Amino acid sequence: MAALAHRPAGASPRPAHNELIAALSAAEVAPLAASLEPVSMVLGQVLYEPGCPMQHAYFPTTAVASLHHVTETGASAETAGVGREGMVGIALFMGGQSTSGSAVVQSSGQGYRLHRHALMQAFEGEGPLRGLLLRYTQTLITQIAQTAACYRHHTVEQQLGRWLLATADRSLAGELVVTQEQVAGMLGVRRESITQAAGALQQLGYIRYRRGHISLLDRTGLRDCACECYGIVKQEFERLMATPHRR
Amino acid sequence: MAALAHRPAGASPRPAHNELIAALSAAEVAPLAASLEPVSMVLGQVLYEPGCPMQHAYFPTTAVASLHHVTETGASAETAGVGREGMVGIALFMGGQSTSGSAVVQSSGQGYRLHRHALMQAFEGEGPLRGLLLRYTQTLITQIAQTAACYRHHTVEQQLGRWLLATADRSLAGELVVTQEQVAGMLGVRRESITQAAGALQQLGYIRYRRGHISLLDRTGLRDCACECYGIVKQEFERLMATPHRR
DNA sequence: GGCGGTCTGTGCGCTGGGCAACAGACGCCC
DNA sequence: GGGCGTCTGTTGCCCAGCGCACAGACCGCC
Repeated sequence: MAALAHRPAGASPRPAHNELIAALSAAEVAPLAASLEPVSMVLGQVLYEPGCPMQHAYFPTTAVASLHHVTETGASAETAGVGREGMVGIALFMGGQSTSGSAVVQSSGQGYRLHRHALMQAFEGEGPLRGLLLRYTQTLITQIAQTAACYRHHTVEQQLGRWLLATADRSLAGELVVTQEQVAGMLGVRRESITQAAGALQQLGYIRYRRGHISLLDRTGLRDCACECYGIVKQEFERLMATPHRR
Repeated sequence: MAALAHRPAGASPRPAHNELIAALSAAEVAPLAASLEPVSMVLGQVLYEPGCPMQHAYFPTTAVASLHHVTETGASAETAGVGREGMVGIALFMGGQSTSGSAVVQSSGQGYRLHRHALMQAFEGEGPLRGLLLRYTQTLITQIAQTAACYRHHTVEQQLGRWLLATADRSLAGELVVTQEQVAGMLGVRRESITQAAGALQQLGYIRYRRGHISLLDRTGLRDCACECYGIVKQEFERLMATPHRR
């Protein structure tokens, strides 16, 4: 993880900084390049809403987004996170055009967006793009399903550990910029529960935080506190997206 | 729902009794027909295990299967159910060959299985099969994500209502054959919690049960007790799999 | 018809996390 | 450098659901 923090955070990202796009050969990217619009993605921005046909897919580079489901009573829960390793908008090529959940930017940053027509054209064509996107979709399914089991059986402290590790992996910076309130919204728990869990992790020396900034100090310790869900999702991601498939 | 119960439960099922297969035209089914093996699926049978490459996809007709995730401590939770409206084994065409969860038969019955080679050949070919399977996969994602939110925010009683309604939809019989212990395993809660919730629903006159048999007496009442998750998943299923797409 | 295994009902204490209200602390901005 | 808004810490109370233990009931089988 240290390696990631070494990248110049200020440099303007290129499409290659999204790993899905980076996994394509130059020949494959060429027809898409003209359609890939760089966009700023700002905290709280809604990328799509339940039931609304989406027009673009998003490929974050430095931003991080979050797939959410909201209940009738207004309670919400993250079902998956998306950073530069993935994309937002799989419903476009899965055929639904919309979903019953929503996608929100969780951490401001940059990314690219691609109009659904361009995406579909690429998806329908020959070449490795379709397989790549479908394998990515499977990683997302794994993440969502594991999150379901996690919500059922694990404590808030374990879930916080998992979420911090997963989110830090998606973030280039060594420090996460989120308030405890925001984290609580992601995990679907009260802010106070996060205060308590984060306090415990800080006591142990695994993290340090101050007013909206969380640093991971000891990832190994954190993995011990976190549930196995983090490792399972990560390992499955690596299996599915590993180099042999790439271009 | 009543209409479903009118079908002769004893009649031997044909592939058409699986709705995914039924949605294909005769011309499309023809090349598959030879590869579709009728199989008995018995309670508790494991269709695939975590990490093990699967050889067949299953298309239940009268059986019902359940996708599960098990935690390190042995606790488990259903993430989705599959009956004659769907299939087990999407990882085959999604490219992973295996998943981090498992699939278990929840209710004995009949179904068809299809070797992965035949499935892949059909999936890679032209025609509406690919779109159909991808849309089905999106319904599955919806179901899993909604289940995650449900596990986070809804009471056992609400979840039991949802599960009963969803499972009854998948079952031809008017009565579910499951013990409270099994239901508890599905929802990832204690058996006693199910006893209590089921008792409440019976008090209200919405269900009736005796030693491993549960009848739904009042679906409307049940929907009021259940959380919105049932309706959301069902509606999204109908949107994605509705006739306009079909052959 | 009796036996035994499985399934269901119930009671008790415990705890994690929900809801509410408020106090203190940090940091940014004027 | 003072002020205010946001973020974090803390306390008290309540309840859903867990773990455990055991009693009763149903059903199939011999």
